[in-house]
Amino acid sequence: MNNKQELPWDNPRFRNWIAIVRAEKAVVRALSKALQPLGIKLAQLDVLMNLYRHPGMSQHDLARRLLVGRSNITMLLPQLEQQGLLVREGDPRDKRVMRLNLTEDGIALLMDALKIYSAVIDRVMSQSTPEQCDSMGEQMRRVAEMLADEE
Amino acid sequence: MNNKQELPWDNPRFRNWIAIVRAEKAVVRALSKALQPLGIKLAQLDVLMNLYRHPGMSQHDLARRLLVGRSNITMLLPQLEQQGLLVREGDPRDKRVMRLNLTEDGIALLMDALKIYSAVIDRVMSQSTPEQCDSMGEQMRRVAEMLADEE
DNA sequence: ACCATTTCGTTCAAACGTGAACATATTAGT
DNA sequence: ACTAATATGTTCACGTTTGAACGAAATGGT
Repeated sequence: MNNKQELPWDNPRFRNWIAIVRAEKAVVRALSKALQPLGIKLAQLDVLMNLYRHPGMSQHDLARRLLVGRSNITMLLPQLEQQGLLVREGDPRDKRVMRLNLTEDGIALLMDALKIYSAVIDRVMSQSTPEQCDSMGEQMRRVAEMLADEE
Repeated sequence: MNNKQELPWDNPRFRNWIAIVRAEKAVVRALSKALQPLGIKLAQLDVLMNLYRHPGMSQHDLARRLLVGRSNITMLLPQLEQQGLLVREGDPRDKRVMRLNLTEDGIALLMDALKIYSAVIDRVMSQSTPEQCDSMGEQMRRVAEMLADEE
């Protein structure tokens, strides 16, 4: 009886995916630790990053971009707002949506955090050539796009 | 005044890393959804996978391998044990450690789950050539190893 | 103009992971 | 042999994320 036929570990794609998950988890841990001195969490930094690149975003769009639930955003924002890192103001054209924008303090903290973030990434990716790294990024962008398309 | 000097988004490694995080999140969501019919969660499947490859593992080693806290394992195992997917028995040589082993049912469920898992991965990675995929896997293994070494 | 449907944000209970404190067992130093 | 230090697993309180149910606002069909 042979129940080991075609084990997933024989599948290169499977093995490589496992490696991605493990590395991602490890790097996230390293990032969290590195950001601790700034008193900001990764989830919060994700918000700041996206608001910096897309000012005036609604909470709904932010949730979609971060791949989290809308309620998560609702629970996340008050902390950041009370720290004076962003402002929430209702859209006059559509009274349901809240427009989000970073404050000066928010941008300043974001920049400090990104320096640390970027330094960690540079370090952990230092073993890869720019070409290898770009190829990986391209593949991952394709994957994300594929899954985003099918909702 | 130029506060945009050397924005992290100009750093290819940074941009590519963001892509990895986003793709990983999306794939994890797709996997969770695909595994729902089997009634097994990703965290539980991680346990089964590791026990299959390393029978007789202790809870401590399992936690280290999964990059989670020991308490997490303690809370995770009773569900799996009550479902008859694994057995926990004390090590006679060291009465502190619990040896973990899959049951027949556990292996059977694992195999079913891995078929689904592997199929999802095959699908999302279908746009990459085997060489690209392997290169990515290699890079990620190096990253994980680097971070594991420095504890 | 009106009603049904959809969208946006909020609330709440539940699930999940974490880290500190703890009990028990082992190991090391002397 | 004895004490101190370390290792394993458990418990508990806490913070985070989720999904369902909800109210308010906008949209669409008739």
